[in-house]
Order: sequence, then C-alpha cells, then structure tokens
Amino acid sequence: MGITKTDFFSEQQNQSANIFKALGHPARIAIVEYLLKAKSCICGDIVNELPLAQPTISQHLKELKNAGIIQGSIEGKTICYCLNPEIIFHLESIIGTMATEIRNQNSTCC
Amino acid sequence: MGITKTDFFSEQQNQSANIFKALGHPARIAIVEYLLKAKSCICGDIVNELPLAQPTISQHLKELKNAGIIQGSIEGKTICYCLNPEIIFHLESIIGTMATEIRNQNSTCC
DNA sequence: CAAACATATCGTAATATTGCAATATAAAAT
DNA sequence: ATTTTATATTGCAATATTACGATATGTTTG
Repeated sequence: MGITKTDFFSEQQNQSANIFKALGHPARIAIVEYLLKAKSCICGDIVNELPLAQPTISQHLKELKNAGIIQGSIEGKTICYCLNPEIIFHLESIIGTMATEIRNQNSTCC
Repeated sequence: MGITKTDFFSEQQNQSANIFKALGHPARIAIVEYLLKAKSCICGDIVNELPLAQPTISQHLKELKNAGIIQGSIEGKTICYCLNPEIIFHLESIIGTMATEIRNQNSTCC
C-alpha cells in the first residue's frame, strides 16, 4: 500500500525512523557533509556543489528541515542553512546506545 | 522520476545513505531494538512482536539484511537473525565524526 | 519601479516503497 | 509419507519518493 503504519509504533520509534529516513539519500548525505565542512553557514551554493537541479535541492533541504536535521533562517536575499546540533547529538546517543548494548551482549551468535 | 542519481555521488555517500535508509522505517527500528534486547539470536517470533503480517516482516528483514545491518543463518527449521556489530560500529563512527566536527566548529550561526 | 538574483512551490512523469493474500519451499514431527 | 511449522517469494494495489521544467515569491540593486 505504500503507507507506513506509524500508529502501531511508538513515538520514539517513529521519530528515530524519520531522522534515519531523512539521511537515507546520497544527496542529503552530501548536503550534511557540506554543511559540516563549511565553517560558516551556507546557503544556495549547495546547488553548485551537487549535480541536481535547484528545485530538487530545495526539496531535499526541505526534507532535512522537516526532520529537524538542519535549520534555516532568512538572511536577506539568501537563506542561511546550518545543521541542528541537537539532532546530531541525539542521533549520536541513539547509535551510541545501540553500540553499547551490542558490546555488552557478548554475542555468541550467527 | 523516483530514481536516485547514485552515479553522481561517492561510494561512501551511497553506502551511508543505504544504511540510513534501511533504518528509516519504524518497523525496522523495532526489529533492531528487539534484536538488541534479546540476549540470544532471535528468529521469527518478531512476527508476534509487531503488528504486521509475516510476509511484510520477512520483507523488512530482507532489507535490513541487504543493507548489512543484520545477519541470518539457517538453524534447522528456523532462521537465526542477529545484528551485525560491524555495521552498527561503522554507523557509530559516521555519526561520531559528524558530532565531533560540530563540536569543533563553534557555530555562531542560525 | 524594473531588472536581477535567490529560493520555494506546483505540476507531472517515472520509479520505489509498503503491505498483504496467496502460494511456494523446506525442515521437523507425527 | 503426510502433516505441521517456519520462512520466503510472488503478484498486486495504494501510496511515497525522486527529479525537474515552469512558474511564483520575495529581496536587493540599479
């Protein structure tokens, strides 16, 4: 059906999935990497960095923003996008917890 | 078009995106969480844990396996699935790098 | 104000994902 | 050998995603 049964999962599970989903596209990974490299906040020159048309990039930025991964504030003519540190740290903690649990369960399996 | 332009992105970017994408669904998050909790390797009783039909779960497991997130080995009648520690640690390092870079760039932005 | 620039939105086509019933496969138990 | 149990595959319908041309919106500059 193409429709995810979000109702049957916890708020946390859905939120984690949304963050991961937003990062589940190479263009959006590239955007995040670009924002990491750029010392300052960068706007629409991402269009020049990626082999995608401007509307497509605008759409990817919107998805990243909806997932809370980036923030954007209007800066005159341009828009200043940057990473939302909170979400990245949150993601770090999600994965960190997973990794810790794996280390603790001396898995004698598979 | 619905077709991702993978050719224009690096191997690494595509691989990261694939891992994130595989985790971008609440059912698959739930499966991973279940595998983390279960001390031993768990097979098809995931079907009893989730509000999804057996073929649907089988499909989600397949996607997780394709992304390298879980491993499965035939164990007689059942199949023993478990997390692939390597990928989780890899993910930990990807996010860890991001978080470190953010901490280093004392962001005076947005 | 008009032109130029930066970005967003709309509309649409191609393709992918989600979910499940039905069915297939394959091992274990009877 | 037949039945039961566990899992995978197929086929299909509903919906979502990806990409972009065309166009709209808003801001600055001349």
